[in-house]
Amino acid sequence: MKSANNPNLQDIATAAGVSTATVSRVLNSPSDVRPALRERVEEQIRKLGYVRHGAARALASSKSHTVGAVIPTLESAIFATGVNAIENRLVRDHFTLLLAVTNYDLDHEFKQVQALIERGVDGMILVGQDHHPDTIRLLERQRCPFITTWTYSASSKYPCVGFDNFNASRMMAEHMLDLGHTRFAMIAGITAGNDRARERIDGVKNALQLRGLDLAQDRLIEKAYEVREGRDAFRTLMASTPAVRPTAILCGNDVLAVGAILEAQHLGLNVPKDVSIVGFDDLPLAEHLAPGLTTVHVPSRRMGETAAQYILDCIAGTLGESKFELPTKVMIRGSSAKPPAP
Amino acid sequence: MKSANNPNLQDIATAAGVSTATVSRVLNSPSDVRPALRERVEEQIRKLGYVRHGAARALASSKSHTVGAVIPTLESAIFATGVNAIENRLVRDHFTLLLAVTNYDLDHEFKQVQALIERGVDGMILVGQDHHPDTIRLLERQRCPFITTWTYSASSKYPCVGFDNFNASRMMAEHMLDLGHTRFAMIAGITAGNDRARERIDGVKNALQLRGLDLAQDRLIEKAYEVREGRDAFRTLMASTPAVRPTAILCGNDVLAVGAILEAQHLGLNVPKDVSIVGFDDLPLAEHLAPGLTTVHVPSRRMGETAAQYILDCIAGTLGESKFELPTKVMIRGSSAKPPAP
DNA sequence: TTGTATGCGTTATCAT
DNA sequence: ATGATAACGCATACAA
Repeated sequence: MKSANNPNLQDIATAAGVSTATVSRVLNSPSDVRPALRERVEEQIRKLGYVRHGAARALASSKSHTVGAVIPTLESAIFATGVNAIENRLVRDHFTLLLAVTNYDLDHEFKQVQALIERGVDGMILVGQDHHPDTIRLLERQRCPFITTWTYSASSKYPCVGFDNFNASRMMAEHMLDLGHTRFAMIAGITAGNDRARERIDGVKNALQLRGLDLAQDRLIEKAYEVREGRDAFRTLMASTPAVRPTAILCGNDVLAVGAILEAQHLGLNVPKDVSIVGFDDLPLAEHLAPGLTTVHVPSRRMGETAAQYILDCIAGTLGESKFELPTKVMIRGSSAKPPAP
Repeated sequence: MKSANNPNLQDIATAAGVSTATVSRVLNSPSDVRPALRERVEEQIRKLGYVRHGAARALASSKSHTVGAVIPTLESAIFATGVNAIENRLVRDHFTLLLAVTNYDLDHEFKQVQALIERGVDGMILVGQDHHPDTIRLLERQRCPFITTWTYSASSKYPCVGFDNFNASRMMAEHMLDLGHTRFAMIAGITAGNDRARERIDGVKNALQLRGLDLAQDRLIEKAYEVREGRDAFRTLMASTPAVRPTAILCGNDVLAVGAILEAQHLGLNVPKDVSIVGFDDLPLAEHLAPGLTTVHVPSRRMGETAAQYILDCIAGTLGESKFELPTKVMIRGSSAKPPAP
């Protein structure tokens, strides 16, 4: 049973004629051991094909060299990009990523966070500020460093890296108001358990209110993150007579916006002549569409990098800032223009 | 130092007036312990906020309840979807996913696999059949169950779930040949460290050869997985006079194909009247484009599910098949048609 | 610089 | 059904 298994520290120690402590040192602080010995040990490590036993290391040192990320879904390109960035940053420091998905369910998020904590992650990255109270309680009780992403507010109680969804969305709406639009509609993402989607809606409503306009109930449609859904919503919104239907369609994300643009094409409507359509996220595709999609650029990659960096800093004990506001920008492209003359 | 920390089995045992063994049992095989006792223990578990210590569990049981996935990148929607499916399947069995990214570098892949093994994963999911020999050697030496995805071949030496890229690509090319095309070009994905991209090229070449055609050197362009790259390649291919330029553009993936279609639009070319464009992957976007993108449907989700299921079966010791060929299908849509009359 | 010895929190074996 | 206890493989405080 033992001989069949993989070598452990003891085996290496014996083979090299040293103590386990020495082997441990050449593995973890090589400079502490005399070159001659070190080489002898390293040779045995190679020869016997030794691989570290993470569980034992974690148990003895209470460090797993592992970070958890809990995101709504990977089906969303922005989260996929963010996670990719997190992984790339972590691997540079020889940390490994544990990934869990919530499907926008805050109860499930709690379970996932608990599962990752049980796996011993040294830190955790979450999305948004909307969480089950137990989630935060658990994290704090376990003294597990964590940071929230994709949202930023100066008054946040937790470390966070992101941007102000409300404000960015408001600016997008203002851009459309400045172009002269007065009849607005919004195709928003699903708001349940999603503070980003909610804030984007609120931003639009706020901008309209300040100009004495509002978003009628039937001009706000919540749709799942799919091109098909964007198309359906757009068709619904365009069903009324040209004299009263919206001239500006604000979408909660680019996938819905792409759906809207494509449906416009299918309906024979000209964008932006007949109707302006804008999105949010700035997917790689956005700039290449014809017309180009006016949207809000979201720094997914930098958010991932920054979040990972912050957690690594926490773990290393080199703590600095704990709130990072990243810049967003309204990318003005061909899909938005002045409303058609009445 | 101890009091500040979280409770462990011993603490629960003491509080409930039982032994650690009993607590362990109510956690792992509740039916083995009398209901009265069980409840007393469970109450303390709740009250003290006990959370299991994964490292200690893994050390004692040599099971981490963890599976690793090593993929080229998450920036590719198909891999993101696949990983999402893997996670969804794993979580149902209370397994956690360790995710590592290779950036299409087989040396880096080896390091990532080693890192995951050191973290004690109970199984591993890889992409493609192209691997550093050490990668496979390590996996086998550690008796770590693994499966390769995204490719299938009956003669594969390893467990695999996927489809025959060569064949699917060949069928796509044959469809275009059947439509009457004779002047072909291909915008392929980068082939370095990517057997899928290579097989897709070979499939096209093979189909052409069988009809006495070939793919001239300057009609095969390798491009990175980006819309921009697809656009550039398409422009290059269309640079010759209409009389000799290709009438059928075969793309190694949908992202490149979307780039090609959009560039055609920008150039004022009609797809498919002036030129046919086809892709590979069947991204959600493909069917919604105007014209719809003719492409090969790839079952990313089912691949992820199947791979995860296979690994879970290995771990549970309930072994069945180890090779899974999944169906692909040529999705014929508006972007492909007969070549223009000469 | 190197070795010795202890403990990390579980699981699992063996008694009872 | 329950308890006592020996591993599990390593890091680390301490001794030399």
